[in-house]
Amino acid sequence: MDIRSLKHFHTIAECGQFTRAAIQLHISQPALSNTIKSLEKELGCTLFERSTKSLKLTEPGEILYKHAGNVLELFDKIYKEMEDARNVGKGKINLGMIESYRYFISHMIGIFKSKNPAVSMKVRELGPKDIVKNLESFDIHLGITSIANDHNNFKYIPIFQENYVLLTPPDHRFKNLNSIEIIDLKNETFIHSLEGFKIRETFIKACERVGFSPSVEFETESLETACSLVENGLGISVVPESFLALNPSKRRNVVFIKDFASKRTVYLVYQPERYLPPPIQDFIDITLQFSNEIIVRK
Amino acid sequence: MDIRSLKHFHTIAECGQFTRAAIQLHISQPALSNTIKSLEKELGCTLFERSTKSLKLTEPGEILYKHAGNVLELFDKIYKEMEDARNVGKGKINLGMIESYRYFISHMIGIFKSKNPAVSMKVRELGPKDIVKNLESFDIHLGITSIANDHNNFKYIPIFQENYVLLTPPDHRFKNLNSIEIIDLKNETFIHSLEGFKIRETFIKACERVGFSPSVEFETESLETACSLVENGLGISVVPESFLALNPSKRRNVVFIKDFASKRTVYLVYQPERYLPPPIQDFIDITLQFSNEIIVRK
DNA sequence: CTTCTTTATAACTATAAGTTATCAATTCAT
DNA sequence: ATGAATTGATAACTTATAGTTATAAAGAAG
Repeated sequence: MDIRSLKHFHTIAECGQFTRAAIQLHISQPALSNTIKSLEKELGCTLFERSTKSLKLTEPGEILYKHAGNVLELFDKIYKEMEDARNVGKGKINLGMIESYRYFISHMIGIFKSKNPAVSMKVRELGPKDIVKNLESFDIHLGITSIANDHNNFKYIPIFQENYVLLTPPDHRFKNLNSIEIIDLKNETFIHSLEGFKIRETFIKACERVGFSPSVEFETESLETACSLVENGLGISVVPESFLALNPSKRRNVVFIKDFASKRTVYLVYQPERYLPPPIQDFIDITLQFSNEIIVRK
Repeated sequence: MDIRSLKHFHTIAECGQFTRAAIQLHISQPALSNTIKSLEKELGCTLFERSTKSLKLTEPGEILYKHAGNVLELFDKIYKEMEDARNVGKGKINLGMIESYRYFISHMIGIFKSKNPAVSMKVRELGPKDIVKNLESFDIHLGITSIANDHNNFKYIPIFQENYVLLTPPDHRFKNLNSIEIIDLKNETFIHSLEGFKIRETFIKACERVGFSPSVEFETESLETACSLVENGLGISVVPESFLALNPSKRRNVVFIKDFASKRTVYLVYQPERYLPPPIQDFIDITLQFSNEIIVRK
């Protein structure tokens, strides 16, 4: 039993067919027959119940399939770590962040690059769930997110905290106000972004506490879209304060909500079990050191 | 990179030498040189800093070594699970138990065997720590222990609870008493078994609470040895009640300790992630069903 | 009953994993 | 210092195996 056999076996199980699996693996079909035959001989049990018109896993096959998946994933991770190990000093940092920190991160990269010119960075914009998924599969080294999850054993480093503010169109009835209370928002139409599902929950609860359910008319993928919907008078939205500083525009009003104290914490997150080459530790340090300063700049 | 390479690499790292590793792997030394050479070529980095008189892992080598160990362990587990899968209905159950349940378990096996005559059982006597270790490495399917640990994700099923009693030599000053209090044990000499380290701790604390530290003169491996030391007048000991029923002897007295309420819980323990063939589930059921009855028989 | 699809078998080839023999470099003892 | 001993690398060769193509066998579908 080696990885090659497991890969073959796994592919057949996924394809439900020898022929198709052979094509996918870029080998001939008899080669696959052989692999499985010898695997079955080695393990002393049949793995597939096969006929010319149907193929399904036996009980032992089912067990091996589960393990094979784990092994293949593990090997994937090993290759990724070894790539990092090979490229010490000149490698690539993969970073995933929630979209609203696009501007924040470009500053970080500037500072980082001047210190580590040989290291390149690949920054991807991902939703909070994808950040978790990509960290788990070793596809990104670092994430920037506002949702800390205890269920995995990631390490979350809080970078900064910020308030939420209310964003309204230029001609909105709040235009001359600096601050309002939650109850004033009754009968308003809301726009929320999927990304900000954390604020969404807490905000709805806060509304319910003062006696109404906010009507959410629009759901957008990104904060930017939410913002542009607001600017076009389609509703109002609650957004993190830093987002405004990083996306200047005059076509909107910003109002503080006095009795909504909820804050958003932004974290740098990574997998501590994974080998992280020195530049990444560097990046973590820089992030910690400059994060506040940058946000304050608004 | 296949398991063969990883196995070779791992063995060299453990031996600190190509030559010795080659002997251990039953292959020639040049074969090993080749494996490592091609592995290094594949990964694009050197794994060992080698000279004729010293060998040590490089940084990437160190990372790969850690992973290789995990992979090899994982493969070991897969082989063990596949063996179980192959032998459904006629396989072997490996069980580890703390020694004091020897008699208890022999009854369980009798009942189990009459229902599953084709399944053989291998029962090993292990300390509580070894039970954990062997469960982790898939070397035993089931354990019987009195120490439940939250740190791993094993499943512990409480089988029964029992009191601890005081065991004294036949001619001891307590011989005409049915029960005593902890304070009466001041100035006595104690014998403890290593296995029962749970009772040991709680008992010493109970003594300290009433104002003295018990003097422990003997430490034994097994409860049986502790018992025979007691019978020979070398001290007194605190043992689980069931142990007496299962080891009849007239050369000792049994005394209850009125103000020592600590009970011992005995658990059946297993790894829920592991594939457990039907006979093992059967064994679990039987254990649950008959455990109390058997202990009551004393 | 023929045709199509799918897996298994047979015969062969190329690759790579192992072998032995030998070399080169370094340590160690005298 | 120098020869013996130890250790890893290299070369040439062998063997095992993972792949190939061609084809057979079995079952489903028209």
